[in-house]
Amino acid sequence: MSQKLVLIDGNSILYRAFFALPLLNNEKGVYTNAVYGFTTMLLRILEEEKPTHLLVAFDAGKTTFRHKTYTEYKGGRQKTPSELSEQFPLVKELLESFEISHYEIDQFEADDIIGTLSKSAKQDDMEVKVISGDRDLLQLVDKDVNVSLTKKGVTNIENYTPDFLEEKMGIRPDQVVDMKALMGDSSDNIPGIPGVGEKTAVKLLNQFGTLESIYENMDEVSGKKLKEKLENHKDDAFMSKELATINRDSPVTVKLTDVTYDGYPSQKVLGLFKELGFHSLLTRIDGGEAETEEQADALEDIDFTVIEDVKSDMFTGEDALFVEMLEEHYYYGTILGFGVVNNQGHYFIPTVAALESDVFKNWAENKDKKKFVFDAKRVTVALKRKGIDIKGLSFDMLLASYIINPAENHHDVPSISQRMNYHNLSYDEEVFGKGAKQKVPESEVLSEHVVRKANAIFHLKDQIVEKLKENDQQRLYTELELPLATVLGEMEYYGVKVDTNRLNEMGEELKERLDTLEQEIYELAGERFNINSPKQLGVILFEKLELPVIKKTKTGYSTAADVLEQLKDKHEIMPKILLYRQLGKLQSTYIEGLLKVVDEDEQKIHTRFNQALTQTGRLSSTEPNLQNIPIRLEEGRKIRQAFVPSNENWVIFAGDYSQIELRVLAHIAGDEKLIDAFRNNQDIHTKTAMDVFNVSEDDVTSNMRRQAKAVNFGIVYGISDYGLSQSLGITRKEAKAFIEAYFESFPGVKKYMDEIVKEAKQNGYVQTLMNRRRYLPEINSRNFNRRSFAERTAMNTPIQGSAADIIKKAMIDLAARLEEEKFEAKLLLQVHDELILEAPENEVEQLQQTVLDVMVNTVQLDVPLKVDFAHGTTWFDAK
DNA sequence: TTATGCACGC
DNA sequence: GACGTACGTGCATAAT
Repeated sequence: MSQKLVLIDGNSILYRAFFALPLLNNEKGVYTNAVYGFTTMLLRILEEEKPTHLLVAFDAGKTTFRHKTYTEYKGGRQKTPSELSEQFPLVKELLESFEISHYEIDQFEADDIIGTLSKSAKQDDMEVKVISGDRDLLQLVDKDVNVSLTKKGVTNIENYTPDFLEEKMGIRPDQVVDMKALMGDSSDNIPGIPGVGEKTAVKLLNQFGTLESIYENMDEVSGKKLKEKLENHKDDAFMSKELATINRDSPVTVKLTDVTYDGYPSQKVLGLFKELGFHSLLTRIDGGEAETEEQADALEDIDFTVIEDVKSDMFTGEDALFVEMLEEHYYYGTILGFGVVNNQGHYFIPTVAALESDVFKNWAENKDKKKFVFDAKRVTVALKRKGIDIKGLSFDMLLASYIINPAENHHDVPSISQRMNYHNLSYDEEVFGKGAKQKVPESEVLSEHVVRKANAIFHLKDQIVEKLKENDQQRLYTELELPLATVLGEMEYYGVKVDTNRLNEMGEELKERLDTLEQEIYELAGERFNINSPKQLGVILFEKLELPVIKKTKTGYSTAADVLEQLKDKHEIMPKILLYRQLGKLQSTYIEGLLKVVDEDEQKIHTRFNQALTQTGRLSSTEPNLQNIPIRLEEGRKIRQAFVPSNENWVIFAGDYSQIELRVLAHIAGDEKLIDAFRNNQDIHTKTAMDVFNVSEDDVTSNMRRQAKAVNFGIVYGISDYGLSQSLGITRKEAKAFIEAYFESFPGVKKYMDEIVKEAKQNGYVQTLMNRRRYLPEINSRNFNRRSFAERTAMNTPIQGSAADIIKKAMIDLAARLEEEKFEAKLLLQVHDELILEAPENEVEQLQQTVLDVMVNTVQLDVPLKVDFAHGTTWFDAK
């Protein structure tokens, strides 16, 4: 029987896997992406190659015998990221559970081990397969030794036979080292001959065969320049050849008989996979499938009581409560039931039994009875709808989970529990199904699931609070997010009054104008088409009308506004299309979109603020999004005329922070010039222009101010030089110069930016004023884009996030003051740096005092906070 | 149902 | 010099 030896280049594959896969970590927070990639590759090799002998070779240490030849060997290499180096012990553990040999020798590289063993295997008439990501190994290729290189990712591999290699590279396997001697290799810091690339090297080798032969026949080398280069770097070339040559006689002590392989112990491997969190790989192991299914079903039994008549002694005052709802929209949604768990028992209370019970209501409304819930705001609003004003919400699993890591995008009870290594419940998807198949299960299944969720909250609460303490985020949680949930809940429940007549009126007008435009566009295009389809529009503009193509998307021509803007003068149709787009957006999103969500009875809109979503700590708003109602263009701004007070003689009142992000920046960066500018109440964009362009205040042109404003915008939102160049319509180089001039003008800001990136690289996260965290796993990425993105995020998040913290605190303070001082005024909306309220006309003056006091004094920074006010009979008029 | 392009706000 | 560029939500289209 033929024997087959598979040799795996462990370092190479792990590196490949690490950079190819996103930086996953398992529930214990250990990074496993490289090990995961390695494992998928390994499983595939085992299935496809069925080796009789198997060994994984690793590099030993920092120095190798090659460093004696050339101390700079592999110089200039980035240090291995800690997220990767911590995975080496894991992969060795993995190999041990698979009972696969691994091996390394001091002073030698994995290549040399592989070279040596493949040589002895050949002598024993074995077939050899080498797996690596390193092209150097190709020198080993011959009729008995095939080398498979990873192409993209780790499981996608390409097998090199001598023929394939020749076809692909234009040289024979034994010329691979000569090739490298000529070309060099920047990743190993092998010099080669400067100016000789792949093309020249192949040409020379085809002509002369080997490096030696080139130098023996120098007369025949064509080209004076090339000859010169070869002569000047002869020593380098021969040294490079020596460095690139794999040592096939390394002092390998392991014998082929030591590396025989006849499979792995399934149970052991399965155990490790579970430990590592490789759930998707379980089915690829023999016996894995049955095991996991069994496991999935094997939730521990849970005894619970279905309550028909709520009694007060079932509550202890420290109860976990889970409210299950059918729809996501909890203002209109149906309550499916309540799960209650405390240290006395587990209960399911059917909706009717709870809502008709005074005992339940009394318990809910008693602030001294502590409730541990998931999504306090949802619970608040849903129960308010049923006439219950729940109090004493002392723990919210959703908010806590969001604070611990906002990057996690599954903040539901089962997912959070899984992450905390608590598995005694199913995923909602398993119970309710998904998509069109979604439905409420039979009542026993439902009630058990609801109780299990309450149970998970009850059991994990202390652990989660502990984690918050560990990260010094307890105040952020108890003093900011938790009380804010109540404030936001009241805002959502109260809603915003909408004048639907006004919306309909505007809709009529828009419809007429759109119809006219549509006809005109068809006329000019010479045919009817769907103007709303970027694909069809692209064909008309760039093929039929032959307008110049300025930008392409991955699917075709770009028809984005900035492109159309550039074509505005090229064809009569362009301004019409731009206007059609603008009006079409108003019609579909704002007129029709808003009308769809107005409550018929109240004529109010109840948006929902998502308090656990954004990576920076800002809120978001959905169904509808009331944080992006048009304001920039007059036409769109009129939509705001439809947002009106809910009582007669009331007004819409708005207070917005002026330049809050730049003020926060001045504070955290401690930049003296920026701080002075704000203390002196200077126009910050003019001030920036003065410093960046080095002119006096009187010489700042409106164009300079506009550019300075864009730079400030860039600083606040963390855009790149490319982003700035786009927004100003200048080259990237010019944009870069602007940014540099800015940093020169505000050295404190520059210093902050450098330090925060350094801090992020060290800690792996950045923080806001109130200790909100954002983890940046890609801050040390080798990929330029990913790294740059993480760096900009590091600079930007503390600014945006701190501003978010501040306005959140202001909202809590304001809600308290409005109540204390018995205002009738109500908070309606928050739009990142502004608060929208409605109030009786006669409260306006007093209200302005109070809102000013709260917003300006809610935190003390090294610069003053400034707030602007406006009010009017509609939101439009509050300007 | 899902992905893509586009546009609105801060 | 690569590469694709803040954070969100929602609409329409087109492919699945």
